[in-house]
Amino acid sequence: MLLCSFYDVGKQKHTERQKIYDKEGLILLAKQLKEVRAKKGFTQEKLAYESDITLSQIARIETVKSNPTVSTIFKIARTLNVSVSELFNFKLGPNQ
Amino acid sequence: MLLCSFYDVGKQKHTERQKIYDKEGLILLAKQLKEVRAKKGFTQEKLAYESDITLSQIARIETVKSNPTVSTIFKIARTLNVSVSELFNFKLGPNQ
DNA sequence: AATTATTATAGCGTATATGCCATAAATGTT
DNA sequence: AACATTTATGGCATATACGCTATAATAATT
Repeated sequence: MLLCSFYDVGKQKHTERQKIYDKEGLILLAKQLKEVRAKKGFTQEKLAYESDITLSQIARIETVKSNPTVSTIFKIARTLNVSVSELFNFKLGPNQ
Repeated sequence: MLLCSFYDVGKQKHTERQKIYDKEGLILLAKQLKEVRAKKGFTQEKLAYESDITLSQIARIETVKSNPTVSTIFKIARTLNVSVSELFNFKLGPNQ
């Protein structure tokens, strides 16, 4: 697969990076999306089609294989007819 | 500049894409971030430094030149000590 | 007005998000 | 158990996010 490297390799500038992705947040987002989608009675495919996103991408998000852009989340929120906040309705830990 | 093409060129599969970005949502996010950041007394640089994001990227987000990933938003929310929902505390129109 | 601090712009390189297509795995249904 | 539906995985191509560096443009201070 493509997304195998969740950890940073190179040295960065102003501070030491731990992770490229924010695994914690992405897991919570995946969980929340799965839940809201189910509650609204959407299959991944229906959500993908109506949001103009691919099924692969929806699956990647729900299986934490991708770090989606906010515009992807916006599309999903519109289709599910929920606020964007609703999809981010969880609490992050102070640091990852 | 890099981000000149806000409109899709190619033909897609299951439906016709209008925009690659969701300009409306990105404008609202930019506004909200600017506001929360100011209220919390952060300069772009301080926010960038403490979030381990570059100043360029913060500026791009606030000037709607970039469609950030959710993990970037997570980092920002942690630094500003606000919920992610707080940064998305606005209402999107039904469609773009 | 001159200096300083802050924000914005620019270009380049690398990593990755996402589309597309196919297939496999899992789950539900009869 | 066969079949259908749904979800997950895989690879490849293209667009773009983001880091890095430098500089320009604005805004704030003195």
